[in-house]
Amino acid sequence: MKSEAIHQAWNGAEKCQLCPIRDLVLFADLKQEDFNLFHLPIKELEFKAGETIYKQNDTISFVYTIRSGLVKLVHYLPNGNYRITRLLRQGDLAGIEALNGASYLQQAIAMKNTSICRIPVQNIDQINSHSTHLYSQLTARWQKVQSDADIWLSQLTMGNSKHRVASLLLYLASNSHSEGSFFLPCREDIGALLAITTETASRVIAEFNRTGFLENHKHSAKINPSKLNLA
Amino acid sequence: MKSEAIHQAWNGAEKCQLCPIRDLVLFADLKQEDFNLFHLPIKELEFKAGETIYKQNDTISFVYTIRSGLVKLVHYLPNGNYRITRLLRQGDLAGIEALNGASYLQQAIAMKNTSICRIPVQNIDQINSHSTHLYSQLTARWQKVQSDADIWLSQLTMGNSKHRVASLLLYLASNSHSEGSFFLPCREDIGALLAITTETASRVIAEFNRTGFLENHKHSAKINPSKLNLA
DNA sequence: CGGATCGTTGACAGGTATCAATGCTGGTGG
DNA sequence: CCACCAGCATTGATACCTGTCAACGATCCG
Repeated sequence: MKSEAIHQAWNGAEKCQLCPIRDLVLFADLKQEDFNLFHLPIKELEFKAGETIYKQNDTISFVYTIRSGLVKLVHYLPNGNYRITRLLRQGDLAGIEALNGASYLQQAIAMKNTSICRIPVQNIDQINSHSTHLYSQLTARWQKVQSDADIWLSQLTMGNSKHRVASLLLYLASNSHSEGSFFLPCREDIGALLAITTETASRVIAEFNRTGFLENHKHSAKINPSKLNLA
Repeated sequence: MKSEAIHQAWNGAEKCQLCPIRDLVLFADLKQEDFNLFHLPIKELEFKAGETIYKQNDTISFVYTIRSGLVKLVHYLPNGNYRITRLLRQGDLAGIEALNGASYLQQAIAMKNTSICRIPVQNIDQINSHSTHLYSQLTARWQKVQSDADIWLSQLTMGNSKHRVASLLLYLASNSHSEGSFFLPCREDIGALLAITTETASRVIAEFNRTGFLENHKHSAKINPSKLNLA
């Protein structure tokens, strides 16, 4: 839990403008003079699988851009139960609720090795009080939150367990960059994503492996959509 | 479906500033000069129970503020299934995804008689290109979308049907203005909200009525939280 | 070599979907 | 005014699915 290595830190312009994924991230539309408004340093951090980026109800000071990797947002209930309410990938923004001063709604945990940029909220506020250049990017991200939530509710929480797991696998595969291969979460996480038990998740995954719909070694997986049979 | 009576139309300042629920709505922070930027008329519309405010994938031109009543956002899937993904009440904003030019993600349907203000997106854009006065209100509403989605996923889609229905009733009651009495949706809507069948919803509601946790006449309901027994 | 963690599988009880029938209510037209 | 109909709520019977409890194998690591 302590290895969140700091790669580097900077104040904006000199690094962000050269960012290889800049067109994917929050600062895509910023001008030179906007970067000069940054007073607090932006830090690039590395998290290993299982490490926590921030906790639910933590005091808020940062917004996080995912540079690479995979992050789960976990919502804990007072009774000890929990759900994974969202997955974040490259270009996604974590802790966006920091922008109106509320505390974090979920705990953010890296599911595999993950690289992020930690951006002080004050830098964002600084820009927003001077220009509207962040407006469309922020709006786009808020909308993605809504659209993801919509997909989640309408596809990942209804139907039987085979439907749900199949939907999740298709979702994971649809966003994979690398040759159709994607990261397969552990059975407990699949359960927390789909509101089913670990055992049921395991049974369905095992069956998908037998029918050939899914092939996986450890957490690296591929699917053959034509072999999907939900009968 | 044709009775969406138009109460009145205006261009901003003269009416919005006198709005009795102004502190609840999007324009809470606007100044006199902001209202003067409105070029297109804002209209106050009335919808009866069951009438559609907008449809999924409609071309987008408006954002809607709920003045009173109750609205469900329905997400239809290609296979004909559907889910209710959110409920909107007084002060909530419908069609907020219009703000970045996407099409509506869901269909909005009034669940009971509902009064709304229809605001052209261009008016919002006009303000946003000149000032940051809308920023915090918009952010607050986007965050409410996220926070609602979170509650939905973590409480309304897990556990057995009694848990889910009880959670929904507590949610509905928690936001009622009038003496603990609230609007009880029809069984089919309860099912679409909780991802259970109409029959199961009916069975649970009937049982809650027998145990005294719930009392309802038609769609007007009250609950006695102390009589909740999930055994 | 243990020990811990994770995935798999089995048995069984309980919960839910499904199909079906019946009552209830409000509205319509004769 | 009443008969009828359509839509909604309720209830029953049954098959299927999933949660629960439990055992066991595989893998990794100290």
